[in-house]
Amino acid sequence: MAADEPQRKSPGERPTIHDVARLANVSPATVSKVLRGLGAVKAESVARIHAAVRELGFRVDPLAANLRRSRRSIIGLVVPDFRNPFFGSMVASFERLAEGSGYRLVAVSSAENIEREASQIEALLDWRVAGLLVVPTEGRPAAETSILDQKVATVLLDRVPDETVFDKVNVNNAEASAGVVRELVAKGHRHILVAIASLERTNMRDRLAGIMAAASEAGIEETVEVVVCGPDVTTATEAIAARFDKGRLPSAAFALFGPATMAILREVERRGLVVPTDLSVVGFDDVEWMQVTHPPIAAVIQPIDQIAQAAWQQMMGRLAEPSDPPKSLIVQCQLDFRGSIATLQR
Amino acid sequence: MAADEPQRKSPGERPTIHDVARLANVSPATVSKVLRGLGAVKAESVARIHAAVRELGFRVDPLAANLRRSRRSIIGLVVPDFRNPFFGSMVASFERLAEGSGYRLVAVSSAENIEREASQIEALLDWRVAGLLVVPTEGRPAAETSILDQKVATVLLDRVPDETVFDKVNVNNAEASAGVVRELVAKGHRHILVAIASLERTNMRDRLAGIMAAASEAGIEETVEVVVCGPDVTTATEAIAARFDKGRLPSAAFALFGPATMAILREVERRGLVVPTDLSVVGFDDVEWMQVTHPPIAAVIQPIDQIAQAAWQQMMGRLAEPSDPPKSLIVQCQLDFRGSIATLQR
DNA sequence: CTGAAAGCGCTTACAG
DNA sequence: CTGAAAGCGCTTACAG
Repeated sequence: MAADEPQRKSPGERPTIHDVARLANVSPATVSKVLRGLGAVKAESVARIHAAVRELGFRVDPLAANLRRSRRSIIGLVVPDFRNPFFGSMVASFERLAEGSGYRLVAVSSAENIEREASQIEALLDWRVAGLLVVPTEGRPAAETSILDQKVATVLLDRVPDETVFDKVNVNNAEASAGVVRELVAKGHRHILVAIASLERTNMRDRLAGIMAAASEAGIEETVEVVVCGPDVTTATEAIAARFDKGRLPSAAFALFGPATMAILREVERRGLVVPTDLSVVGFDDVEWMQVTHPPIAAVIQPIDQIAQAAWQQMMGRLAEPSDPPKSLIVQCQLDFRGSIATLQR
Repeated sequence: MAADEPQRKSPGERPTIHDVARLANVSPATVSKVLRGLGAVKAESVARIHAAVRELGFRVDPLAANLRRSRRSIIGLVVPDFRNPFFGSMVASFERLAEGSGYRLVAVSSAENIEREASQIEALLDWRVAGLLVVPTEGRPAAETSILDQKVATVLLDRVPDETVFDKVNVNNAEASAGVVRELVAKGHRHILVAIASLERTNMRDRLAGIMAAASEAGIEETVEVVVCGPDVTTATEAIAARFDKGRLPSAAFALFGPATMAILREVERRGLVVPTDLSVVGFDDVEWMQVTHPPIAAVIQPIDQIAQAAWQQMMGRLAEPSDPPKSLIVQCQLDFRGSIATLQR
């Protein structure tokens, strides 16, 4: 055989576009054109190229391809914690949305840590991501200046700061929370424990505002008691235990974030109390296990798929029209009042 | 100012190594050398380069850097489902391990679908990942030939096929499951419902083998009843409901994977039964919520952090010594017999 | 319809 | 100690 006879690469090496070109007897430029389906190319050449691609098992290297283009086809996603199934579901939703969109999702977590959030975002920017989907741990997204400098399309979700230049997706936090309080009041509850993560999180503030509004309607704003729980189950359990130790509990507890729901139930269990006889419980953020407990835990259901879809749509819009004014989308929650709410005797 | 005066890039464009070189009055090659901390470079140059890097806010583009190197610094991770907190925790563990290792983790999910697993792995290979961490949905990992052809370092975990040329990390499935059965027997249970995902999964088979071994010791192998549940909560709920409908339940149920634990509890709740009075429940895979239910659910605890650490260690070893024989690591589970197991009267 | 050349942002021999 | 040149795998004008 001639030394320049085209042949399969030795295993361990992938064929490049040059290998395909050589085998099909055209230039790499032509192969590239055919692969991206643009430009007019003679039918025979197209056929030869496809044959060569098949024979060599060629697949383009998307990272190398992106290098020459100005922008890369990666969308970065930053969530606070993979272990929380709420965010796990969010990642899954976005992954599905990315599929077939031409973009690839790269998901990272901030571990509820603002410095880590910053370094994760910077790392994603180093990759020249086309866009960034961010659930900020607290307040405005870390590395905001870098994002702005590099004009990277960005959509904020879940914990969205009041004032931001970015696109955002929220749920109707205040309204949904108010709905929970109205239900509790209707069932005779007048003393409500509210477990929040931190007042720095805007979604917590919004939820609390809704609670206070409904409480004030019912004239019980004096007996709404707020416990600040910190970011995770550990901190929340401490805070909740400390409150339980102080004696005389309210008749109902409303956990404004997933880990607090766990913390409350854990303390209830540890002290031999019973839901809802001793304490009614409602959680903001519905996850699967809340339906398999006895009784099932009443919840504000955030439709994660819809939230992700809204954010993805914002992202695609932003990528297409970088200079449009920032948009804000609000997704409606559902309330599911399961067996964990007692009806009190008057 | 002279036209060739170095100056900050306009926002929206990141400085390149050439910008740094120009500002520091050296060549890009020298900048590269300094950045990677190798080769002898005059102290003055080093200082000027560092100053330029700082002034321009330069950060290397890791993807471009990798292009010239033979291998890229990305480790791909494939899990079956992000929504399952067991895998969510696994992703979190690996992310932490990757940090500061020089490798970047890219996590994707197969959605319990073998074709999707294959396409996800192929996509990761397109990225020229340095290594692959895979929880195969079933049997051998999809795209095995491609992985082998491209000689990509690969570690299998959790659902590891019996025969594989890859490194693997397992837990002591049989032993741990046997331990559960012994405990149930000791507490007077002689009729046990075992909920498995699928006999195609080797970890299920191993767990079942351990169960049958312990059952046979106790002479109750006739009254171990196996229900095949499929991959997720939906399929599992159907299967479990069908079994419950058939009447007369065993005194205990052992769920061999997370979604089955949920399915069992959901059916128990739906039918107004009580754990452990009507049914004792044990789950393989411990996740956070299982400690906050009433009663808490007894579980085989897979130490996810240790599993991830073992797999990461295998990966680093494999990357360093590509031709070493495949290694197998086994991690020990803990058993936590919580309140969901009743002691039966004789 | 096609290909040679330059370029994306780096790194890697190599020559000096 | 330093830089010019070539190269990683692709794409993008541009000329023919």
